[in-house]
Amino acid sequence: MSCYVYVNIRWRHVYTAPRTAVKGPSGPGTAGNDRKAADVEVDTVEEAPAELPGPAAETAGTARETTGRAPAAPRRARASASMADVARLAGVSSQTVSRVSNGYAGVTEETRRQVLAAMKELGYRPNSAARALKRGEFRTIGVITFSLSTTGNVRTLEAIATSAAAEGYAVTLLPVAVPTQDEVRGAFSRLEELAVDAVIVIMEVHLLDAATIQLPPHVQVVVVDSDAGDHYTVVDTDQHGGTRAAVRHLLDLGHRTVWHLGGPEDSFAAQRRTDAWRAALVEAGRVPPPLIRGDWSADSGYRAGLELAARDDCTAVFAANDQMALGLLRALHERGRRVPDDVSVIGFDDIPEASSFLPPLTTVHQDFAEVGRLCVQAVLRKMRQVGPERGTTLVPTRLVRRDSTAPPPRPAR
Amino acid sequence: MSCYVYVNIRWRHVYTAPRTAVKGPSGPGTAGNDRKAADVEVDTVEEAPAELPGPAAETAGTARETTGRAPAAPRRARASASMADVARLAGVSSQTVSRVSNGYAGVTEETRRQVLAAMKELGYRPNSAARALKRGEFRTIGVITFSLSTTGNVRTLEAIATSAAAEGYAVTLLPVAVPTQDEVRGAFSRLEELAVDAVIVIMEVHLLDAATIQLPPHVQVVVVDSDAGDHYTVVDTDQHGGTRAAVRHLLDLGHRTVWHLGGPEDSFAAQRRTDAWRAALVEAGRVPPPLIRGDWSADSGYRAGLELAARDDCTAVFAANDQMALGLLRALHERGRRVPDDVSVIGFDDIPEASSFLPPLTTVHQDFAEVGRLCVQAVLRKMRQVGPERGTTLVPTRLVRRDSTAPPPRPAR
DNA sequence: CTCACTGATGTTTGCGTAAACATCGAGCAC
DNA sequence: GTGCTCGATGTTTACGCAAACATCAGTGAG
Repeated sequence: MSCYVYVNIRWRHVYTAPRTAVKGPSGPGTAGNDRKAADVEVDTVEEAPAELPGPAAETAGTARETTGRAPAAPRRARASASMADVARLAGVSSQTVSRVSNGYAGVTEETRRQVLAAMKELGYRPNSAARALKRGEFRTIGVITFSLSTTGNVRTLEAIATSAAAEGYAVTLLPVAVPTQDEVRGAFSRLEELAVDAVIVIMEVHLLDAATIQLPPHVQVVVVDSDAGDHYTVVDTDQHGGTRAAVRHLLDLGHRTVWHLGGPEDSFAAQRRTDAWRAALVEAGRVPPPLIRGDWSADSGYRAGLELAARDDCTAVFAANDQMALGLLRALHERGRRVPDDVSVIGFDDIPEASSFLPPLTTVHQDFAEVGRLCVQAVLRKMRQVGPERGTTLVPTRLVRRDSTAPPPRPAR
Repeated sequence: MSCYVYVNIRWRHVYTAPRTAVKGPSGPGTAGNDRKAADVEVDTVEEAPAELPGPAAETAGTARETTGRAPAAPRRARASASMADVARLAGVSSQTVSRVSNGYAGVTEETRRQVLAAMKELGYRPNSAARALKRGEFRTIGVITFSLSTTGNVRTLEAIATSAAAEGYAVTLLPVAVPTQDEVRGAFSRLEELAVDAVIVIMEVHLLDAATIQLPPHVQVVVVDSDAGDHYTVVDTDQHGGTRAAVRHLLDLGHRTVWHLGGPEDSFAAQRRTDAWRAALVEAGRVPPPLIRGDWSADSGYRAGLELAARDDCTAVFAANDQMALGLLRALHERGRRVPDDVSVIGFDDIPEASSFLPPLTTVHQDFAEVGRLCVQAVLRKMRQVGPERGTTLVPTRLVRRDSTAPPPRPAR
């Protein structure tokens, strides 16, 4: 085995008391310590490098070091104080500063006060990059989301940010402009070199499948709004239960059947609401009318509404979200179909404006705050390896009755 | 001057060809090189540490090091590969890996390919903490926002995230739950130890004043939605121009005056819309009616609407945002006041749903995407010190005419 | 009185990267 | 051929922090 001893001599400015002349290695046979160090102290007369290379240029960088012209004292141009600076000012070692900074025990109250005073004076702030490098974690959660255009995503994001903050984590946002495989892949690859410990994905998961493989190891993923519980940890609202409650509510009012204004085809949430709507009708022995699709927007709801207004047999509509319900209400109103007298309308989401629609909208309330909270909890649990690898957590929904639903115009046929 | 030479001997595993026996310092008088290094190469016979401490435990950590039982080869339990690992596999120095990783010139195509192959095989991802530590920047922008409940904030945030991503920056979100001094201060102090290079604040700035002092140095701030251009760099929409356009529009239709449903008192944006409303009326020689205040919510608009509906002399209302306009529409409708036949209503923001209100709402369009984009540009310019320290940038607004405004019921008196 | 122990504090080291500097050969002008 | 430049690559170091380890003065048991 060929090794060599590597002797490294360097200058070092002395600002503490002189040390012992020579320190030998702690013991040649010590296991677990591969390195031996020999410190040789030497007194030198400095060569006095002129000291006049233009005083202005010399002082330009930062406050002049009080230690003077020591050749090894690096005058760095940094602006913020480091632990070493604090330590110097407080007259302690940087390790003690670290201890104070991290609230470790074993520091005298007296020392602590001095260190804190020094920190304050220098405006010291721990460098999070160094901290992250040392600790191997960033205390940051990445959130990938396809646009912030839907209430649900925004509310969830907000709750995630709040919950994460409560746990001492920051949230980094990765917007995906267009929901294509490439875009998602792009977000993930940006993520790879991003400072995050875990990821929460608020998106339809079928865009995920091919993209996920590139995720860095040890970064945990939690997915919202998906049925991929087999492969990921998923948190979602109880779409099925909420839909069922909405349909049952309309049927209980006496409607013969319930039409459905569904969300876009590529949305899992929309898919599940549609499936649940159909199942609830079948379960009640009713015939599901043809599905009408929108794209979540109020405009698409309006267009669908124009269609539905033309049909006499349509007395109840379940819209997959409140925005579409809004458009629906406008179309029905324009066509002279009164809500709820002629047609009952029910939405999904319970956006804040829903209570101010004309008429105030009966809808299914989703607790996005809870979803966000659970996401953070799940992802932290996964990081700490105390949670299950996969599986779906459902957040209950709640039917909010307002004024857009009523019994059908004629007694149920 | 008292210095000492510091001799540091350590073991080092050799994986390259042996080097020259002794390298002297490059020259004692060299200016600008404070350090002298003496490398002494020594051949040693290894003590052969048994090699059988349980093979299973030995291999458990990670893939077995190909270099074998060298005592100085640290078998770390880390999971992700570092540059050194890539370098080892590719048979180059880590610096070359760095060059490839950062796309620097001066690397042979051949070498580059090898390095890239090694990166791929090991799944290498640059460690952003180390990178940030070395480079002194995080390539991250922090965004402090008071809740994501308003469309404007959300849209702006989204645009910020997108623009930042385009510039290679990530966005870290700092929600402030309650708009109190303490909360804001808290957000800032969390921010202090957060990995951000700059901050964009989307908030009323009078909550900022007392809090800002604690910001870490060299972190630039850009503020949205404020009139504090004297102290900060501010990006905002042209509240004044938009309001003026709205008021003029109503006056031009023949309304004698325009009522105003203002936003909350503590909002700068609300304040400016109110001021501009009043100014526009005065400029036109009209008497501003009493101000009615809401809190941005549709409910508050509804309550205000009930009041206004009772007044015969109210034929035109300028609501400070679309949500309040929505509530207003409902109140007017409930009280039998037709919009726009009896009362004209105009909003502010142009939220996506505004076109689906009953009737579709005439409103002032704000280009939040542009605001976000400009925020990022401004903050990056400030970081690069090529932008002005302070001042306000205004984004134009645009009146969107829909169906909620019309001439007053009687010819103007 | 000695020694093991304890608690406060200091010293060394390495995390992964990239800047600065060093080296080394090839090509080129003289 | 000599010296020089230039391009490719290697070596050393520092970034700021905190874990691991070292030191050192008291304290109390023996």
